[in-house]
Amino acid sequence: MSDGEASRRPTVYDVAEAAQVSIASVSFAFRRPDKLSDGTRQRVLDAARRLGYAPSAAARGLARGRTGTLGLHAFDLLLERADPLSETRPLVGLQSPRLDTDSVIEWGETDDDVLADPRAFPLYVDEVQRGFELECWSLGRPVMLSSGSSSDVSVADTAGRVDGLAIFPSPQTAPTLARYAPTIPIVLFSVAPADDPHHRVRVDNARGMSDLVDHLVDAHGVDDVAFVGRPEASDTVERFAGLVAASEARGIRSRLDPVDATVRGDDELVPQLRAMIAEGRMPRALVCATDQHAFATMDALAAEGLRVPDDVIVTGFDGTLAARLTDPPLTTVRQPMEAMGRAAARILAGTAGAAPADGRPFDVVFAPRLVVRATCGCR
Amino acid sequence: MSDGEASRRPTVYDVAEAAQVSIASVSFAFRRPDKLSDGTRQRVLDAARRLGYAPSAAARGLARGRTGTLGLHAFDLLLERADPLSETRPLVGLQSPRLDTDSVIEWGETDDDVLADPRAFPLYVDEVQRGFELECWSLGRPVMLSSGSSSDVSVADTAGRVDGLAIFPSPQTAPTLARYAPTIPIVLFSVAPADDPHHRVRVDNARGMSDLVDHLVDAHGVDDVAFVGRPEASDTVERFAGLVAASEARGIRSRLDPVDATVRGDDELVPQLRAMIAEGRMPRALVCATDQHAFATMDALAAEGLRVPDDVIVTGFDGTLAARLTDPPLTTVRQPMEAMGRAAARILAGTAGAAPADGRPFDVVFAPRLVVRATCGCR
DNA sequence: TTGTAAGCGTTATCAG
DNA sequence: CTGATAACGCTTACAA
Repeated sequence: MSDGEASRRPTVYDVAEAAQVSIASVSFAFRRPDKLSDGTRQRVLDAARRLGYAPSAAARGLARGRTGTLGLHAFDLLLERADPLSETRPLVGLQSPRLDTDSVIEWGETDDDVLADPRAFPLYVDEVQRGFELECWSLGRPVMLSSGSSSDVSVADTAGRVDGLAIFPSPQTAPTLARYAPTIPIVLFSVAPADDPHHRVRVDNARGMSDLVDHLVDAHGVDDVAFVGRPEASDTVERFAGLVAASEARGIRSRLDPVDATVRGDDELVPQLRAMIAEGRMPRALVCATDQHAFATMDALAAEGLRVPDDVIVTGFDGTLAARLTDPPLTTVRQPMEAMGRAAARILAGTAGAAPADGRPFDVVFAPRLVVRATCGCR
Repeated sequence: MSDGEASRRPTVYDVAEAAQVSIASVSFAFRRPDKLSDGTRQRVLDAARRLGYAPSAAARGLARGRTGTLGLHAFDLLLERADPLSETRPLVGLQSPRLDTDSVIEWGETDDDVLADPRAFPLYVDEVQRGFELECWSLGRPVMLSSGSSSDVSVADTAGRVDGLAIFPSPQTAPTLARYAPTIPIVLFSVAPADDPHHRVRVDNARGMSDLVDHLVDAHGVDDVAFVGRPEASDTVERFAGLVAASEARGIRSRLDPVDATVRGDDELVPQLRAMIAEGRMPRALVCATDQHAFATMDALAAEGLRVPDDVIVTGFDGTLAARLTDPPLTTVRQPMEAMGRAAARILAGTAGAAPADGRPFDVVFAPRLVVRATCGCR
């Protein structure tokens, strides 16, 4: 416990010396207890405990060639969340109260009031991440979380730390990833199939849109819809296409030009909606690409004095927790996020069963589910 | 890309050979770009890119003596959450839909309906964890997440993988931890101060209880309270003591025997409450140890036909998201969870400023905040 | 500016 | 059953 002495992490050598055995025996005591006599094993274990020995994962990883951990990497997305206010309201160091003091840190120094916004957490990715974590833990594997911008350095870093990597991709992700394909197994969330070696876990967006349109038409007599969101990520593209296809199938009108509401910079949303109102182009229903888009849309509509659902119907996609908390509560299409996260973990851990035909990657598709609340006009 | 060939992860040696340089140059190309001529560096980087080279974190960790990652470990708690239904309703393999098929996985196979319960996620720990993650990412450090039972093997394992470890302790954690103290810095969440070398991040429970009691007395004329929860974790102990002290200070009656509702097995709660009703011992307010306890209490009260807040006032502690979703919404005391997670990360990363006097560990205490909703009788 | 070589702490293969 | 000893892939003096 004295200062200069104990600071170095004890190694097999230290334990071996303390227990009067070879380093091999120390290793065996932990990894192959059966190959050691009871006495020796006990001696080693005691010494280890006494010294506070924790095997170095780095060394083990090196020797074994595998780290034992599974990784989850998120591009952009999470980083943006890390600073949800950067554009809206710059934080003047609020998020970093001084810690090197003896006094209690007052509430006002913590930002909690702004940061605890349910629209910011938990998001779609958070619920998927949770499923991933839970599955990993039940498999006894630690999880490595990382996040980074589109620059690939952080993925490479993470790729070097794990035995398999699940990824929430950004639209530009593909090229970066191709590189690590042969190296470790990779699971992509919510990316349309393509001719690459990555596994996929995704949701049937077309079906979700179809179910949604059916409800709008059958229950509310909707005959005119518009899509809110920019079709750039493959998820969003599929949803837009799905809406158009479903509208066509039901013989209702749908706009071919989506209302382009980027979630982050939704400042353009109000002008766009205002123009639609002025020009009499406002449809009966605004079908949003994600719940986040729906929140922004509802805010914008409120700013224009339009009531939901009386004047305009609004729907979301994802089924996040925050969708239950809007006023009125949001009708949306929910993805089975925890199950998706678990699926990714099982694929990477090799507990997902036999891979599909002839070594092709997994492409696991989940059915989404329509969650009817109040913004469509129900109740 | 051919199968047998590319499966091994490329190493410095492979890159060195491909780029016609020494392994040292490969390393320098990434770590000390300035020490290399532009030409060589470019050649190395190209080769690395071509081969899909990702430096092995294990090897780097070994060579450098630090892994660069920060860890977060949860005892019990999270494992229990991993299987929230194990006692209530055994899952017959539902949580593991077959993945090795070509067909879409239907909703009914995913468990989502039960697993998406906001009372199960996000919990207190999840919000703290998120703060930890966000801070780590903004510091450019990956996060290692692990979970385990009280058996110490998993902590030891995690301790060997990280440069610093934050821990949600279980009541029996202390002895296990003492061992790793000299090895890596450790932050304990929500643990009362003691004479050990660990850092602490916690909330001022006494103040939270005091604020709560003040409100109950001043706004609702409450003169009689009881505590629901088992005072075993130091957090709960402090809250119970805080309630008793605050009641005394305000001159109101408080029971010295807490209603013992374990969150997991809350089956005893109904009988206990029933007995209190029968014997006329039901107080005006039930002050619960955590939000989770409050949920269980509200359920139990409803089962007995008692109305909240008219017949009994109920309050929680933590301020989780789920507390906004009860009917009526729960009055509770919120902890600044994200800020707490961030604080832990900064302490471990060494960006928390100078440690307190003479090398003693950090003991960061946050002020909680009373969140008044409807279960206390407001509105 | 580039190359050589010595660790880093395990695991695993052989001998004894 | 136990002990030497050679990898494992990288970083980093130190040489060239």
